Amino acid sequence: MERIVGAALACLDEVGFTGFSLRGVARALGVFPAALYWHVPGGRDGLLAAAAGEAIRDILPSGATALSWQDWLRALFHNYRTAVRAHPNVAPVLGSQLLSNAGIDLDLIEALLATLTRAGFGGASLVGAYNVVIAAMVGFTTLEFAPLPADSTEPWQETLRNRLATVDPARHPTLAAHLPAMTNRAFVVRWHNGLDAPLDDAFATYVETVIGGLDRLPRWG
Amino acid sequence: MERIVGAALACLDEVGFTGFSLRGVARALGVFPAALYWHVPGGRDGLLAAAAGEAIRDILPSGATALSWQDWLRALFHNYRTAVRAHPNVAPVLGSQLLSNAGIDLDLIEALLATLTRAGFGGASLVGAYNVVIAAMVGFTTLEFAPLPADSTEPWQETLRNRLATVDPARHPTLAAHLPAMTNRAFVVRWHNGLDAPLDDAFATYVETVIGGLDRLPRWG
DNA sequence: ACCTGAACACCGTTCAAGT
DNA sequence: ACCTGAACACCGTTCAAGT
Repeated sequence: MERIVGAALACLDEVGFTGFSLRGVARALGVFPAALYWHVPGGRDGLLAAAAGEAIRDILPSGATALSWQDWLRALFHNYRTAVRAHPNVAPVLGSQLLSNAGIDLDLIEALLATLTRAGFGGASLVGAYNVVIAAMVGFTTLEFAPLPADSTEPWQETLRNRLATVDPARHPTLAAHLPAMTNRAFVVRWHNGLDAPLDDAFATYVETVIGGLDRLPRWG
Repeated sequence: MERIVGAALACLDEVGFTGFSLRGVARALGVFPAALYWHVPGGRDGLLAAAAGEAIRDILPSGATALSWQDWLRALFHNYRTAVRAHPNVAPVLGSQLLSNAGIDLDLIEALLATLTRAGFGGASLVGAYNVVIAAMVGFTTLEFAPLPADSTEPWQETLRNRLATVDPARHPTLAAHLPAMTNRAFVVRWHNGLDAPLDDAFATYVETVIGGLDRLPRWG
């Protein structure tokens, strides 16, 4: 059963989210597709969730109370992104399948809540801060590693390229001015994903924004 | 061709992201599957991206310069979430398909960049702030409306329920204390998605966190 | 230009049957 | 308990052929 999840993660790495199939995993294990149903609850969705959970175990920052709450959050964000980058095709699973929730570690939740309590949050403000951190942690990376359509080197890339090359400086002056700095370095105006064009600087800014914003938030409870 | 995108969005609303099929759209239009390839570039992925783009047109806040940059961003976040909630199944498409980028309006990008410039950002700091806003805007809602496995009323709900009911207060004291307030009101510890259990308060906190964090960010350029 | 009709190589899931 | 083997109702995409 652990072997199945490992094979599923390997398949996901190889063929991507769209290409992933329960039959493919069975093939990789040299077994009949129906055999997997005996071990894995939830069929295809369950298997994907398990593989995604496997990819992000061990993202809990170590040396808990030695760090300020800000540094602890920085470590958490960093660990999450590093884990996803090692298996980028889990990004769509973690971001857009509610079931993948079931795979997240209770120890991680406890540590996050404890850290936010240490930061002064309590009661409803603690729940609010918790949701902010989870959404922020998962959100950026999901977008950054969003998969391209299966067959790359596709005409849509050329279409986007042309649309950006012919931006009208009269109608879109700010965009036109910053497009050279943004192309494939910013969301929307890119045709590479985080594997070929990592958004390291943007991620760093994002993390500081969220932590700074949390610091400013009213606390009560 | 506009009729095709409309039918695709209607199909998506009805059968969900997993259930969505090009053949289903063709069926709804009373046409053979292959006929769609004549009108829609990019096959299934292209059609999904077009449907998602259709769902989020008109999220541009009106009365641009009458609003402070903070209020403009509040309006943008709010409009985006409202648009997605009207067609919740586009959430996974917008969040985890790079191609859906191609559908986003250049006018929106221009307005966002102009607003951030108004806030004092320039050069690399402008690109950073831009990426923060896009990731934050898309991220939360993608998670909030992440779809459940096709067949609901499933055993995984019971599994999660039990795992949370048997949380050990010795090992997870903070979680145990706040679980009643968090269940189905916070990420990870929920088995409903944003349709049945909207995270309104969490979203409001999230928006204020991001705006407050941006306000604190160094500006240059 | 636009659609049909058929074909190809796949899917997830169920279920009786084997061992 | 665990897996096979076959079956069912689907997929996306391609391509010649029609009009």
